[in-house]
Amino acid sequence: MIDPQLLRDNPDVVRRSQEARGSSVELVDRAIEADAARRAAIASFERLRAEQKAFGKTVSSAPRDEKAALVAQAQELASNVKQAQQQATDAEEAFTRAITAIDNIVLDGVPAGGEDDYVVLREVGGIPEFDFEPRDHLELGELLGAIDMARGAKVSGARFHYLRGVGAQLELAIMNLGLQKALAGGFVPLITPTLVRPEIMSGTGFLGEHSDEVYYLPADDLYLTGTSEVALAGYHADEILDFSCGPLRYAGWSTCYRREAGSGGKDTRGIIRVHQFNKLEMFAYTLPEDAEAEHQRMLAFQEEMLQALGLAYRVIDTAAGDLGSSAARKYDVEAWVPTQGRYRELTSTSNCTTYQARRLDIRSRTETGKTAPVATLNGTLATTRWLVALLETHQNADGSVTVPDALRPFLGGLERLEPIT
RNA sequence: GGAGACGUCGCAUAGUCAGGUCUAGUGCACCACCCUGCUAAGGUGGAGUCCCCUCCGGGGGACCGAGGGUUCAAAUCCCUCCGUCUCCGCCA
Repeated sequence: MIDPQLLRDNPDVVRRSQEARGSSVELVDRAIEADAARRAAIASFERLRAEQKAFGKTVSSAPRDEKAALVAQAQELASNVKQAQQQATDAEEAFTRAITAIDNIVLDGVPAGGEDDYVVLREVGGIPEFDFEPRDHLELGELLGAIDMARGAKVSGARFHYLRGVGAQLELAIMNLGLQKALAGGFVPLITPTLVRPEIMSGTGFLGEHSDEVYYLPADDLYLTGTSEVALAGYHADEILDFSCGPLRYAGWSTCYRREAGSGGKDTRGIIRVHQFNKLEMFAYTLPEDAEAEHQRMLAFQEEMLQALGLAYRVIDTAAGDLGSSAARKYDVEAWVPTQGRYRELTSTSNCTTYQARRLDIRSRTETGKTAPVATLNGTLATTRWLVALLETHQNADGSVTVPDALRPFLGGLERLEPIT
């Protein structure tokens, strides 16, 4: 949710942001109207309520013979109050609907435009070249006995898979490397629930336009999360945070579930786009003024991880139209996937400024002792998808895969993954 | 799954049976000041969150786990839900 004060004082900023995203500008005016209506309704309810309270005192202290008459009078007042209260509640709800429909205010410097209008900030690492025909990650995975799509489909359907043998080990190794880096960076590890209540799901903004991406369990009214960001943001919901020891940083590990409803026939081969995968996610709560620095810090951790794994990558600054509704700016790190001849997203880090925190009612104390919404940020540190770039980049002609130095300690010193016979 | 107890403005508690000076009391912790030859004890005052209005002095409203209901009036009575605890049953 954006700052209602900003909507009132500086609606043009909100309009410009909506425009940059290609979102509805008209929503802004609708929200402003709803705000005015809400305030008027609240004022008239409170006036009547004050009157009723004063009158109630007269009734309770009145002599017995006058009481009946006073009560009759109070009855009429009560019905007016009830009506006014209903109007205030309705107006409040209408305003909340209107303002939550507005996306977060895009930060200055974010490229305008849609999905293809990103700006490449840098390309790092040499694109790998092979003197043989490289195999794709699934072929390698099958040779190594690491990935089993067929049995995944047999048991659970399309877009499900098994990681087995060195595949399973490799994923755990990547996660552990990420965790090690996160710990060094002051992140508290957190293994999170993956089933959450509706209010947490909507509070984090995942029940908006893309709600058909989300698995839902009607019998229990719970949602399966597509990222631990949901549980990490909900962790401090309704709390007033203490930043006297700096930002609060968490590294959340969880299995993630996505319906991939809109992805049609995209990435149907292998484990690039699957219904279930694992992810280590960074999450930070900071003061609003520290958010941009924290965002850069997260990006640096992500780049450090890709470098440690010897992957070629580029960093892009996502265009306004491609931002999630909560994000004010988003950087993606994309790794080179040899058999596709292009970069594919491995990580994403979003600065949600105070948008998410306002919805979830997460605040901190300012110097004057008042409360104010905090900023929240999230960023990927490792996922199952990384296996794709890792296997393809470090493959050898015989189908074996060289393990990057940084991962060896997590694989018992293993230097090479060998095809199984 | 069954039975029961409970949820009060940081923490701990009173208030709920018998609805109305509850404008929610008290203790601890906290802040300011006073007193005191110690960082102790004591005294006075302050202090929650959210929202609305404001001539920026202040004024008003909401919040007793959440949401409804009854009533002129609800922390208090009724219903639903959530959570915690105890006992029983069942089970990885």
